[in-house]
Amino acid sequence: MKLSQRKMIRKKQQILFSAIGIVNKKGYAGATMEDIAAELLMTKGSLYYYFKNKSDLMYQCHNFVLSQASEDLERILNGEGSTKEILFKMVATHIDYAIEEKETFNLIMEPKRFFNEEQLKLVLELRKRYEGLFDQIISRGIQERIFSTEEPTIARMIILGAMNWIQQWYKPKGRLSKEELVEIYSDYIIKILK
Amino acid sequence: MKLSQRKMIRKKQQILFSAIGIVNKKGYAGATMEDIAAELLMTKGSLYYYFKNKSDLMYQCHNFVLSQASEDLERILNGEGSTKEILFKMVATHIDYAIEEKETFNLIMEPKRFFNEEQLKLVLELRKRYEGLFDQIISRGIQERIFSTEEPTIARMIILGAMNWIQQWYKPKGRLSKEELVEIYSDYIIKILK
Amino acid sequence: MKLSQRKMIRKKQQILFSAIGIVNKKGYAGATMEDIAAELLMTKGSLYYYFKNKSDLMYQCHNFVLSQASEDLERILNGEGSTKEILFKMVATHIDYAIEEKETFNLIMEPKRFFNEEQLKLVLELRKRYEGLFDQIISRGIQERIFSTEEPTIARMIILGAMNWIQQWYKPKGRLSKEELVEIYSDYIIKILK
Amino acid sequence: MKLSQRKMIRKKQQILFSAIGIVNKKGYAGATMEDIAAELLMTKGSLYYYFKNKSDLMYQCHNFVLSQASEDLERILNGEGSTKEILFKMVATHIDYAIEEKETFNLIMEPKRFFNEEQLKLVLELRKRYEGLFDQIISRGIQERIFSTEEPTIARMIILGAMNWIQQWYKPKGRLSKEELVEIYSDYIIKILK
DNA sequence: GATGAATGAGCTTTCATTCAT
DNA sequence: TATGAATGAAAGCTCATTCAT
Repeated sequence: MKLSQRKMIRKKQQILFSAIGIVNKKGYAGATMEDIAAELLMTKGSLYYYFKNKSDLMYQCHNFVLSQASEDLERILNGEGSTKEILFKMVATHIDYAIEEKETFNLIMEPKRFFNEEQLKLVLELRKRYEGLFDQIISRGIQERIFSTEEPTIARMIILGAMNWIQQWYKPKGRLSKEELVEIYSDYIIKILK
Repeated sequence: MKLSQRKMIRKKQQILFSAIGIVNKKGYAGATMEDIAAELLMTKGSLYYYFKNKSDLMYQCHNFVLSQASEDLERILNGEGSTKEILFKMVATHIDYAIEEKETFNLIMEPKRFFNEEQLKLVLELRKRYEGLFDQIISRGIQERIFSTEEPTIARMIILGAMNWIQQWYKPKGRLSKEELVEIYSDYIIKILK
Repeated sequence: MKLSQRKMIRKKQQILFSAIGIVNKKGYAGATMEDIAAELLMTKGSLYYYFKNKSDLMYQCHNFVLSQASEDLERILNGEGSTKEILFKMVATHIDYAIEEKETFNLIMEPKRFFNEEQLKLVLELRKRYEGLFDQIISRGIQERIFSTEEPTIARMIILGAMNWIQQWYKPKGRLSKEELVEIYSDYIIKILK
Repeated sequence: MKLSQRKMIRKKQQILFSAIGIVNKKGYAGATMEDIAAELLMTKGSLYYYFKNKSDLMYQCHNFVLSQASEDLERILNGEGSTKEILFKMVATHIDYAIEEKETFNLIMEPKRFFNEEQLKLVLELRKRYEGLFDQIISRGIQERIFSTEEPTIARMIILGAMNWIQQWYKPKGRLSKEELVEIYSDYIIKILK
């Protein structure tokens, strides 16, 4: 790979990071190309050298965060530890993303409103992959007779919903630290799966 | 109250209903004053006779739906039935609102982005009141020794999160009917509180 | 028809006239919404109250001029006079439009570049109708044995091309007045059709 | 001339050819520097090493094609054959350019819009030279008493206009081949000059 | 010579908001 | 009360042009 290509990629990532930050603050619609460029001391126009249009940039933001989270989970899933321990780690990771990457990670927003058909297809695939990782650990638990749940898919949805909801009320300086939170959530999640 | 005032109120409500419909379809940002007016065969300009600005209208939409939901829950809470039966009814009601009034009811969106300080204060109060109703039934269950949960507030958040999440994946023509869904969710919720 | 509608139509026409003027000076691509609005002491934004977008406005400009020219020709065609006299009048009218309404009337520009499919269909129909009027007078002449031309369609194209070309070199203060020009052109056109 | 200069010239011509191709497809305004560079696997920036700016490049495109056409006509004019035969050949050549080099050759567009004063002067001179070639053959015909036309300049304009117009309707797969077309046109042109 | 990268002016378009009538 | 009309700020996007390397 040529130097220039590497530079290109690095710059793209810089922009992505900047954009992710802005989007997490202002949401997809609220983030303007100007905002994003300004943080990097660039001009609007320059962004278009790296990304086809806003939709493309937004898509890649979501993509990036979600892919990264998926990789993290996969690493955990394929790593050491008992099923329960792995589930704990996955919960911790998910909650972390949900809190720290709020909007970009946001699995809540309606993607149809922001993405075009092609992008949408990939986004939905990515999400499926991500959710599938939770399905895997759940079914592993069922096989090991640790969990016994009749509707594993619904259970997973309940669990994800519960975790995503945290970003609505979580405040860094609240009564509970993130670690305590994860602890408590994990316990409840085990209850759901029992 | 004078006739003209009553007329005013009725008209306001008409607009509110129209707006709620539009917002549920297009989201807060996506709904334009034009859209809302068009559905009532009015003109944009007229809306400003009834509402100070878009923010005000949006606020009142959210307000209206949330208040109504609160009233519904209060009626259930103060009505007949065992604690479990009441919880079931509350769950059914909440899920119904979450599905049918999607965006307007949406407790997900960040209110800071749309509402000004004054509005925000009231919105947050309203939400507190709403959440409080779930807290009440939970604590009633604890007193009756039906539920035993160490972190009732967190439990409530988990429950609400799980329920709100439904709107992300629920499709009217899916495998499960709304009634079956409520049934399953209720069972899981009991598990959480046990 | 209501007063407001009539006002709307009148304003639309005002804008159309202004736009036609600008387009005739700067061409379709060169005319900006700002230019057009400025001439009427309006703002860009206001134009969008009357026309969906620039393409729509441009289309209606071309449409308007071409329709008017067609009507003029039809009136002449259905009016009094010998075939030759009518042809003379038609030539005079066409040349007048070609010179005075240059760009807007322009049958030269490639419409595919400016108009969308739907508009294009109508534009091409309109043009066909316009050209058809010349075909009619030619075939009338052939029936009357005044003209004898083996390829009447090609003859018509030659005639139209010759006339449209005038706008490339005509200058109001040139050696020949518009009237003299028409005279000379008519004679040559007769030669072509003989 | 140094090697580097010759290289320069060759490269310039390559760009010119590429540009001519693009312009013939998209028109003067529609052709972007990017488009032109892309076809040569160059970058936008590089074009500026060879041409001062877009206007300059466009000018040289037009220039090049027109000069070439002029040379072709001059060769014909100074070559063998009767006046009529020469005229036929000139007509064939012109029609060929008009069809194949459409936009670049296009004498239709208003040069004032694209070219600066200096360029304009040269363009107009070039055109004059080109038109003059037709004037020459016409006046030769008049001297030979083959043609008899009172307004030879106007006749020439009519003839050129008629020929340029072909590009508006000509389709390679139409009823008539280019050769048949030339035949028919030549006959009509003789009529005009008689 | 060539390029990658950046710029900035200029364009179209949207939309909440205002206000005379 | 209601509306038609206008406004202006702000957004997304394009592209000729520049320039350090």
